[in-house]
Amino acid sequence: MNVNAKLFMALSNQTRLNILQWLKDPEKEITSVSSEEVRYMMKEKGGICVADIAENAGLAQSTISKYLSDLHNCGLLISERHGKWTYYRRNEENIQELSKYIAKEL
Amino acid sequence: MNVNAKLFMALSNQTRLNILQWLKDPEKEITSVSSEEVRYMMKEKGGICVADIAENAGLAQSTISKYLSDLHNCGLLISERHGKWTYYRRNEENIQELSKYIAKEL
DNA sequence: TTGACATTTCGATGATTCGCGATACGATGA
DNA sequence: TCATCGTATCGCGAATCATCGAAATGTCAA
Repeated sequence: MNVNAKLFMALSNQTRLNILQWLKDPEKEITSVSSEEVRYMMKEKGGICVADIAENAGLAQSTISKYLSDLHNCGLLISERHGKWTYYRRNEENIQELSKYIAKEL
Repeated sequence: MNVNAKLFMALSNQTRLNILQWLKDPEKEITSVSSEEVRYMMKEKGGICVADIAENAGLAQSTISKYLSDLHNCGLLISERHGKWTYYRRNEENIQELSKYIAKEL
């Protein structure tokens, strides 16, 4: 992962921070769909889809699509497309790498 | 330290990231004054003064003063005033705290 | 091929940030 | 007290970001 100003920019918005938080425990935090559905998406599709995250955030779907794309571009999220849907989940490896970078290189 | 969007905003600018880097090894990185002077400032004054960092950055004094204030306000730098001068150094404790926050809470 | 649907991209507008020069503040020394 | 010097703050125009709705793209199913 490339740790740079752009990455920190992605983290400098409360909604994008919220998204990262929600995806830590989506079954609990994504309340716009049932936890069964959330569990299914996470296990079978590898993440939560854009519309559900947008619903949770209360912002326009196009805004959230952009945010998710930003978080994906800087390596903080992994995206997986299944048919019409794009599912996003955390990139735990890169988050740990970021932590180590800050401890040693920042 | 309070880890929030404002903190990441402070890190989302290349010059501010550079400043943090320079203050890791100022004797080597602050080239606008002699290394003797840098050593003296670090040891006796507890940091590097605004003008020298501005010189190093090649940006206006007012710009760098603001950047240093931002980095100080979010806990990444410590400032110490001696007479007319304000000296800034890294807040290593908070930087490690930030690293741990990212590893566990982000 | 067409229709429907999820997502992405585009264009617009208001808000925020960047970086500057000018100015105000605070400390020193004559 | 006053002049000077380092720093902090203010106000500005330019650039970037936030957010929306509309339009374009991609995918499935009929």
